[in-house]
Amino acid sequence: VSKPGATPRSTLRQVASHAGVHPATVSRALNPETRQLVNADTLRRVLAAVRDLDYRTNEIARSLRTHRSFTVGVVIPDITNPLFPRLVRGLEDGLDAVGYTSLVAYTDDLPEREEERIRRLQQRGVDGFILATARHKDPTLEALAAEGVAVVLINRRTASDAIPSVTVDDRGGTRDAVRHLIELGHRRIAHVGAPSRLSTARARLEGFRAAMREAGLKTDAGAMTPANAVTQAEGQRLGRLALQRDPALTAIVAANDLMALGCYDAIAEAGLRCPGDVSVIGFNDMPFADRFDPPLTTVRFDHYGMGHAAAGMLVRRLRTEEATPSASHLRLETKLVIRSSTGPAPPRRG
Amino acid sequence: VSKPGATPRSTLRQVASHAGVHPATVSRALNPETRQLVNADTLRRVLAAVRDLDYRTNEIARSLRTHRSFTVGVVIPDITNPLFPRLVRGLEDGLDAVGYTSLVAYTDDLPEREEERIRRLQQRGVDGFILATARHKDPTLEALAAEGVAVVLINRRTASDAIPSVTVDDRGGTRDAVRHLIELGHRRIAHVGAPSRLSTARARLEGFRAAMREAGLKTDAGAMTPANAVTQAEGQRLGRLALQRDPALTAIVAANDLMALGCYDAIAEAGLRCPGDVSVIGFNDMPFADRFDPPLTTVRFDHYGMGHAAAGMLVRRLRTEEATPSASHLRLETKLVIRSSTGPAPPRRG
DNA sequence: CTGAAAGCGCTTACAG
DNA sequence: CTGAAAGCGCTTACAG
Repeated sequence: VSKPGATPRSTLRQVASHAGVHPATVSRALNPETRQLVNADTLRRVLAAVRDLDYRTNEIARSLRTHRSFTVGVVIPDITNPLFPRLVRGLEDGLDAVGYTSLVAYTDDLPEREEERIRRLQQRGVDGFILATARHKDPTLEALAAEGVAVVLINRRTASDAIPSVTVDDRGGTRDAVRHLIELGHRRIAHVGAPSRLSTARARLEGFRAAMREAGLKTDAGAMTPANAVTQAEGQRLGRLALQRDPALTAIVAANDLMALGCYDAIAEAGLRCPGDVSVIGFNDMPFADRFDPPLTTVRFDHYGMGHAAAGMLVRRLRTEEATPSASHLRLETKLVIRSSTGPAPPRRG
Repeated sequence: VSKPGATPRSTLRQVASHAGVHPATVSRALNPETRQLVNADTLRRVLAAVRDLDYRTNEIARSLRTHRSFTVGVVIPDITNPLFPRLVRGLEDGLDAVGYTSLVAYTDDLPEREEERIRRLQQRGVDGFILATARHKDPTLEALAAEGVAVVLINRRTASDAIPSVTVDDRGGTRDAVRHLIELGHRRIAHVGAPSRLSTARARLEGFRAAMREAGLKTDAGAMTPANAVTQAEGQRLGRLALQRDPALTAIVAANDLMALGCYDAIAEAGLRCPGDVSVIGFNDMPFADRFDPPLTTVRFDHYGMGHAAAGMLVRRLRTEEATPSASHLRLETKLVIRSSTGPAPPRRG
């Protein structure tokens, strides 16, 4: 912030001469950890000078000197995905409360973009990373963590459990969804899944299978073609496919809310109604899911809390001096929120 | 990124000795602007050394030296407000394309928080600001800009036109909304407005008044109590008030989509239906407004484009060496998107 | 075309 | 308790 016209900020050196002390003394006076080393009267003089000159530490200079920037890189697929605003807010509130600032980057789930973003954030000197872009097999992230860089994974995790993470009980949440459908009398249930490179997709599929198996129901493998992306369009495509494969289908469990919305479209397209003919359940409870037509039954978890927890985990890691503390994994609870996209299985179709 | 266990990054000095040249030469070789000063063979050697050592510039050090961080501060009320994800994405894509990184901060529309955030971003050495938090009277921002700091305002602007801005044609958009209602036969129309400290609220109210006046309609001042916040809850409170004041009301123009949603609730609460009894129009065309029940008629503008344009404007400002270039103001077009929350005025109520 | 020097604004052992 | 010195990793006039 010192362009041609900008008023130059005052420096520590200026504060020192204004207060009649050495710059080192000003530095000590201003750092809470060393403040008690300085004489009360000197401290007073320094503080007065700081006030007079409206001095504020140049964090760039401090970072260069201390090798700590109090900055963390946050890497997410896309802030436009309705899952992320709350999550990012939780993250930043958590970081902010302890003096960290976040630099956020978007990857659109493109691995090359991700690498490039991580590299750039490293050049900017971030102290660590929070990543929401993990793939099931992810050598890049494993390497990053192995290098000793502080990393915590969020929402998605890698196959190995070497990197700390905050995730959701994807398996349990989806199992609850299927059970609810079964209680409503549904027997022909399809899963509209996310790309299998994502841990969330795998766990949700597992939960689906487990619940079906436990009810003695067959899951048609063909009715579970995985998506190429977690989008509404893919949800529509897969929903359409599922409806074609099994015209007697009465319910769909989608891997997330966006895909559930796509299923709404596929159902309408087929001349059917939700929940009259086909029930739909999503995952995430994205903002305004209660305002959809029909209001969406979905698996809720605390997006904000997830971000907040990840921030806490990273900060703790940043503070411990251990080279490689053992990775902790936090798994958040889910809660099935029953709204109006699910209903009893229609007698003639079920 | 150099914690206890982290592999230390190589430095320019190391690259230099590896290549057998002076550090200054490496610096010149790596900077596109000075690269042509270095001998082709030397350049090759430097590049090889960079590759061998996996060298990457330490941006912190560079920033300290050059007084440019290629970083910009983005200050918004709350990323959780559905208007912002796309806007921020446009902003960051625009900035990113020209090598800038953004640091984003949230203020929750709290002035003290805003000042504190701006200060912190300044300490982090941002080259300029993009601010979505302007108030109609905003001495803080005026002062910031007057100091010579590069600032561009987005979505909202201040009373003076001293600070460059990218906004929407709030007035015209709202006028179009009212006209549409009038064409549908509505005569008793209320405005559910946002807080008057916001330029958007003022311009939208103006547009409302202008369209009513031009149709020879009276606007009941009492039916336009301004809100304390731009939230769904405030929309509901004000919608309820409007309905109580004029039980014969047949339409509401809300200052934004969130408030329109609140009006849906107020209407339902009163035992009325939308659009059967009361039509509602929002502003913004937030994501999923088309999936609401009923799908919301609203005034659309290009959120992403707004962010992108603001990024371009700031970067241009950062590149010109003028101390105070004249402030440009870009005003984006709006488009009324007619969906199902508006219908003909009901005969008995109209 | 390249090197040597100075310095951006801080912090932190090291003396005293 | 305070000062003087060195240095974090770069860039950029200034010489040559």
